[in-house]
Amino acid sequence: MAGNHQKNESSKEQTERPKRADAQKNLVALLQAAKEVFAETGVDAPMRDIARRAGVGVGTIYRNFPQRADLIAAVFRQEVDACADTAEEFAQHYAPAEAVDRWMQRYVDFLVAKRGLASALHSDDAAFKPLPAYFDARLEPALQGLLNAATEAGELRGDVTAYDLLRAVAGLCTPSGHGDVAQARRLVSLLIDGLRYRSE
Amino acid sequence: MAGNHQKNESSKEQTERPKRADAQKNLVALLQAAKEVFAETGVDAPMRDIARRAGVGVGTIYRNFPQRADLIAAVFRQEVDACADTAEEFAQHYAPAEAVDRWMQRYVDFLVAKRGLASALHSDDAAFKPLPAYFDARLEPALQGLLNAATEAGELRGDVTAYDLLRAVAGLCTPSGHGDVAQARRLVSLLIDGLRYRSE
DNA sequence: CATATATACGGAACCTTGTTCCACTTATCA
DNA sequence: TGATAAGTGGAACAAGGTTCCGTATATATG
Repeated sequence: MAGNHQKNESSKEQTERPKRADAQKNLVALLQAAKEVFAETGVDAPMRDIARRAGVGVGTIYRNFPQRADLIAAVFRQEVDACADTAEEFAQHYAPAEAVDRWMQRYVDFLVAKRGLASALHSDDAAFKPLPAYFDARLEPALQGLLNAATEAGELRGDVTAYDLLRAVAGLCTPSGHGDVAQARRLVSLLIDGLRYRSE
Repeated sequence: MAGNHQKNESSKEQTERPKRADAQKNLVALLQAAKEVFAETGVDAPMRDIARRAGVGVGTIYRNFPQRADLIAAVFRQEVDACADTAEEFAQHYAPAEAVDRWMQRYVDFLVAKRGLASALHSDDAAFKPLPAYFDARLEPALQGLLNAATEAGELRGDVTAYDLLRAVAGLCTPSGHGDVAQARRLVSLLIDGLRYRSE
């Protein structure tokens, strides 16, 4: 009778196996705390610090994320999601071209914040392998939607793909490395501006 | 025989007292042990393991290398030296073109072995900053000497520089990443073979 | 509501590793 | 052959990772 079904789902649905409400709340608090601590202290921050900030015990971390890399990967995914979701929000609140502009700046913020994780991501830990694919799968459609809207509204040229833009901006942000966000912002602004139709 | 470039620090030989013989011996044993342990366990291996293998106490490590990065850098330099010194040896034992061929294979071995250190090298630790320059300064002249000899002997084309070759082969080895040495070797062989004058 | 039980929790305890420190040893010199 | 300063080993301490289990509680059931 002790059928211990380890039906662990970490992707999107909790329909199969109702998770205890408090456990779910702790998981959310944990990811939020980890995100903050990683941003402040780096991904090597002590587990205890993360646990304390989330108001849980270290055991709770290890139950949800057996390896540190699992926690890092989860935080990364969460931030990718947050960035992608912003696209929809901007689409509803701004004119198409401005939505693109704002989203690209948001994307720059993401890239700069992610730089701390970059070296960790380049390790060969198995938990990190699917992350680049996830990155593309979430961000590319998000931006492509904004681009399509702006193109159909006649506000932007239509001859550049979301994929190319993502790569280009990532390239602009990564190598400068000096943490100079302002510099990156300026370059990206130039780039986006170049996409606009000139009203002349 | 490999030239011992670390015998005396040439820059401070008149100001500093000569180093105690046993200290020098310990330093050599330490570097050898670190090289072995890094190769077996990775650069994160416990200091105690390295100390035990070298037959010294951990204190001796910290006296010579205050930071772990210092020890890693020293091992790296030692391996660069070993690779560079091989050039002279091959030049004395083989025909010019074959010396080039053999050295390039030796260089492939070095690159593959170094892959474990690659992620560490890409950290922003100050101890690693001068390493790329050292890499070029040692390896480029070594290969250039072999190339010049082969060119003057009429065995190789003379229109490729040592620098270009080093970069090209490093590029061949790094991205494949699958640890497939045989694949890398085959590519490099093709490359070197292309440099030969066809006896036709 | 009361009770049963699987689930989840916290954090003390334990283990591994980094780093410091100093009493002791020894190479070198006069 | 001392005298002495350089060098040594490893115990001791610090800090973080990971495990384990008694306790607490959300949820299902009567």
